[in-house]
Amino acid sequence: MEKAYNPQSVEAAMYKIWEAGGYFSPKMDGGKQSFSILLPPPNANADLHLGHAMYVVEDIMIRYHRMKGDPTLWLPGEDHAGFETQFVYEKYLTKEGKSRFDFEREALYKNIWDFVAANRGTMENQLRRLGFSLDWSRNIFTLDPKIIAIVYQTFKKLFDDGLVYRDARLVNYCTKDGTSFSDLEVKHVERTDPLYYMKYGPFILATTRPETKFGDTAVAVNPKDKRYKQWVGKEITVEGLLGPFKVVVVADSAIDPAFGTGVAKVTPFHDMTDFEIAKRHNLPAKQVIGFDGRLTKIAGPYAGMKVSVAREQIVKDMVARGLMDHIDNAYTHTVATCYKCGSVLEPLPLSQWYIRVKPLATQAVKAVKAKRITFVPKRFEKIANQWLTHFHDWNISRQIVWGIRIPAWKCEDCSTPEHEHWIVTQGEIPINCTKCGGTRLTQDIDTFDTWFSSAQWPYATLLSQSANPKSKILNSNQNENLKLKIENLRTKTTGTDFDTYYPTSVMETGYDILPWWVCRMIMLGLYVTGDVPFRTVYLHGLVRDAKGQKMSKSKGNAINPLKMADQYGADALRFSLVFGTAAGNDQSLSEDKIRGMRNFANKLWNIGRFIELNIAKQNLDSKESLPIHVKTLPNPQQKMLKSVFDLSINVTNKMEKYRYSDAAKKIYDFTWHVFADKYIEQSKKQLEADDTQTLAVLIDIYKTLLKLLHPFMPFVTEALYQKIPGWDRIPLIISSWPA
RNA sequence: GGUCGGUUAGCUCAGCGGUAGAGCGCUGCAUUCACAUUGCAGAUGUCGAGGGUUCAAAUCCCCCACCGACCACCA
Repeated sequence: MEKAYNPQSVEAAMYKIWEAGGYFSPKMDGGKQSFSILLPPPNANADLHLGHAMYVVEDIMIRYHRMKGDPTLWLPGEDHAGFETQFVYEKYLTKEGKSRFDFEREALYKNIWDFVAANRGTMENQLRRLGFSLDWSRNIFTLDPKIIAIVYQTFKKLFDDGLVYRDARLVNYCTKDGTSFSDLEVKHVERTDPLYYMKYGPFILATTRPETKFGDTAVAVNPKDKRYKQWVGKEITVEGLLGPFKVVVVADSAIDPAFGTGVAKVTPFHDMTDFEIAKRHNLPAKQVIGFDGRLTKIAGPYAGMKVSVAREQIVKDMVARGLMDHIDNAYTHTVATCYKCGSVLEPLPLSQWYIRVKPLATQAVKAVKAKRITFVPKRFEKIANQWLTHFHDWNISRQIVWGIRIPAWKCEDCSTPEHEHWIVTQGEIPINCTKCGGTRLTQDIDTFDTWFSSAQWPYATLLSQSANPKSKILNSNQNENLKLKIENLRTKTTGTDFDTYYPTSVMETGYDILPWWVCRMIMLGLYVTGDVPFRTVYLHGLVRDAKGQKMSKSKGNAINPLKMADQYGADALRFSLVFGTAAGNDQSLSEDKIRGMRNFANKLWNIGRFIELNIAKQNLDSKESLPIHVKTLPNPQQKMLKSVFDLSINVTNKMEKYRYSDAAKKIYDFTWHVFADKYIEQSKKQLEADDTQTLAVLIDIYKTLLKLLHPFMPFVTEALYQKIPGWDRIPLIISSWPA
């Protein structure tokens, strides 16, 4: 053995042994409860970052259960990451001097497909590099036809059950990225902007958006506001830049009398509140801002101007015309921006598909309250409940091509502007309209929000492994009032992953995607299968730099997990991520810490080397195991064996309670400061006298420690285990857990 | 405006009802002995402030302060 542990020389070889041996695939054992985790599918197109390295927690759970002999499945997947990936691709196009509008839909889709395909393998190999014992034989892509088929079925079922509807309302639209978003993708940022007090007929009113004035169709005051009582219901004439126009005054409780002058202009198509007011009072609406972010024809001479430019010009002109009363330049408010590109989002009127969340969320809340799902740490149960009770209806339409196209067709024959007739299928192209029999059907050009398919990941992936996924989905009529009974749902089909592994045991991911992903999986999982998608939710925190700052490429403080693995070994990186960190809490990671854990791996290595040297010294067969004669063992050795046993029990308890930091610390401390520093030192005398029993005990303890440590540091422990005398050719990865 | 975290050794953090812990750093000593990616010895904290519950509180409750995160249709 080399004097110092060199991870580079063993890690790749160990992974090859595991993968070639098929140890990542579950070993069935009828008597045992299965254990399963789905890897939160990383973006197929992107490199792994430290956030992904946190999935080491999953590998720890998986390796632990595998060693315990449970049928253990860790299922890998890759995410097409719809908008995220299209965004990256468009950036690439921009560099090439092109834009997405230079391509037909099919060509663009194919280009992105190839773009992603070119990068896919990278991510897989990075997961291997970190030692993740994923069952690659089951690896699945979110755009796999089998997944798409299930996503379609779910959509159809939701539609048939009245839980999906199409509605024209204001959406959060990014005019730069050219798509709408759900409420979750909206990032509210605080800003200081001018608040314009403009003259408005008999009133003065405050607005931040004078450029939308051309779309005003009313003026609103609070019904309790005495100052304006006499105006309610009356029509007023307002002087505008395009000449005088008339609007009505309405009373609506959405208006805060204390804000500005207590009078607000109502612009139904460009403000969420105004849209609601307009609905309540049956007001007309006019679109002043187009989907390109420029003013429409309605704006007369300002048409074609970008919003920001138009605002500046309009303010100038209003001031010149004496239409502006005064301007407050220090008004602080929050603005809705695009989480991705940072542009201000425009509320714009658009027809989209929505999921009626309430009935689904109600079931989810019930399941959580009934403890059918446990949260680690506990506090996230409350947060999940808050989300589930506050979700708005979910806009799942995206105006992009990279994703699963929505299987809905509009009948051009019987649709009217007021009432569109849509035909939803499970993917097959309809021939006739279900209502009028017409044949002029056009498919919706939008794709699903990535999260709509991600939300189905647990049952979609597991059903994909079975012969006939269709049979597993509830029929709509089986599902009245969403009162689901698990017993009725599962048609037992032996040998399918769904039957064996659903519900999965643990969902482990970052707490930052609790609402986006975890909550939605619970809702759709319950809806489609009648059972929760997982029994336990374990959430980890963000990894920050040594000073607690968020890591980012631009700041230059990002630690590259692969680089760290190359430099110090994947084991050292893995151990660093769990050592001294609590579930759900953000952590700081420094290279110093990783170095410290590398030193521990080296310590472990050198204990092995010490044993090897003593085997050689005593001229023993390094293949044969050394029996221990417990009864004749001196007291200190008996005691030591007992304390190792206690350690195993202790560590097992911690593992069962998801206390990985505690477990890691216990083994670390025992191995280094009890076993190496004290016990081995004390044994040296007997070893000098070639006492074989002493050596046998040493080896026995060492073996146990390697086992306990294996889930955390799989590479070095496996390499060492295979060097120990008496190695029975069963690799450590599938050897039995010591307690 | 709402919700949730955090505040413990120089730094980064565990612990969360029973005499203050780890990693890194620091100080001194050792060293051809498995390991300098080492060993031995050591220093360092009224566990953010105040109040309460308890035989006992860093740990539970209340209140305050300061950081941080997330949410939210104040035009």
